Amino acid sequence: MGARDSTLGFALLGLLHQAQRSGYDLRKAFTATPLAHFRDSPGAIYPALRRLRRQGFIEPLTEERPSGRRRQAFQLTPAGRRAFLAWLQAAPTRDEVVRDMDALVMRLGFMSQALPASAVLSYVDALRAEVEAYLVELERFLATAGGQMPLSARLAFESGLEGFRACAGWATRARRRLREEARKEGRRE
Amino acid sequence: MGARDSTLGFALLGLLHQAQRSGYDLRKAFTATPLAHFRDSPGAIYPALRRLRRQGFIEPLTEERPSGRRRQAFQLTPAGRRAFLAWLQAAPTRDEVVRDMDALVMRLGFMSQALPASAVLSYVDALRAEVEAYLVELERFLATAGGQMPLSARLAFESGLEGFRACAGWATRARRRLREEARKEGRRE
DNA sequence: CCGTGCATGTAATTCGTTACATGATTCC
DNA sequence: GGAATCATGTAACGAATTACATGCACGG
Repeated sequence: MGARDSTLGFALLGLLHQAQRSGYDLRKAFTATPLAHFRDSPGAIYPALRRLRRQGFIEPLTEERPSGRRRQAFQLTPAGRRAFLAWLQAAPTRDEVVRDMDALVMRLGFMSQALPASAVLSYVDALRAEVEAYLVELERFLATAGGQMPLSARLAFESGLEGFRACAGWATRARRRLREEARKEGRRE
Repeated sequence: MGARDSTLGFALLGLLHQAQRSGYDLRKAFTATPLAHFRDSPGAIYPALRRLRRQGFIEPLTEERPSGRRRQAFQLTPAGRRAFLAWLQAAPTRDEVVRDMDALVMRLGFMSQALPASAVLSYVDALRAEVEAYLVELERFLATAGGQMPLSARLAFESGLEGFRACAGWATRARRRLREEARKEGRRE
């Protein structure tokens, strides 16, 4: 349990890792950032919070608010922090590269708030390796089957290819920046 | 009704538009092509086929198979063909660009099998326009909020940016090829 | 006659979406 | 006192996933 949480669940853990927040705060956070394409619907967030609470990953923060307005804030429990860290540290798999790249990118997004640059670096590296391996497979497919594909199908396929190529290029550049950052961090300690 | 079909439903319509197929055939089609990242699970496909049938978009093809093996093939009804074409011809929206690019690409993939290159061209053009508009928004966000973002968050954001940039570049190249193809088609008639 | 592949499905569970419901509070 | 916004939820529904269930047929 915990490993099979929904992406939304981990996104909530990530945000609550930064600071205690209420359901309403979390909704606003999703609306404000263009990155995570979650709906800010209460019908998703409140049930997800209840699930996390049932799993023992978050706990309500009994707040005394002298001035009226009802508000239920949550914070991570130690178990929640552990689950979040385990999720962050999991190596990206081929399967995730193929059908859940968004979640991989989101994971990266939360990473420096909890792990050192060296860990981020190895994550990006692993991601790049998986992407490049998949690229090889895609290119092989195009070489064998590309000839018979109708034009728009080939274009669609190529758009996917280009996306993964861009990802590989980005990862290479990101790696350089992270290596530098990791060096700085190393010196600081 | 029909507009709110799941992506899987349209994928099935697209495959059945090419030829009559059974559920098993459709599953194999998903396993064989790396593009569409659908699971080939029977638990998704058979219920989806039933839904399409209930909507009147497909109909079973009573096949007399002299040699034993049970097999239920389906073909599109006129209503199904209409729904498929309507889906293909819908202009890509901002919302789809943000949170359902995969479906947009899949739509393109099916396009030449049913529409002339000129229609594909205007679709790709509309897609490019939406993507570029969204890029502007993303760049503005990075310019204002990028400074305070932790490193990995900025990297994650940039990976998204690069993906959309790659898409815009791809669309520009695709457009050239489609224009040429449309000219050829125009001459042929 | 036994395993592999063909071929179709169901059940339990989980999750997200839309739409609706509710009420308090702050600002004008 | 009325509108906007804070703030939390529920209900109905659609859809996907995993895992299970079933049975035939063909090759060796």
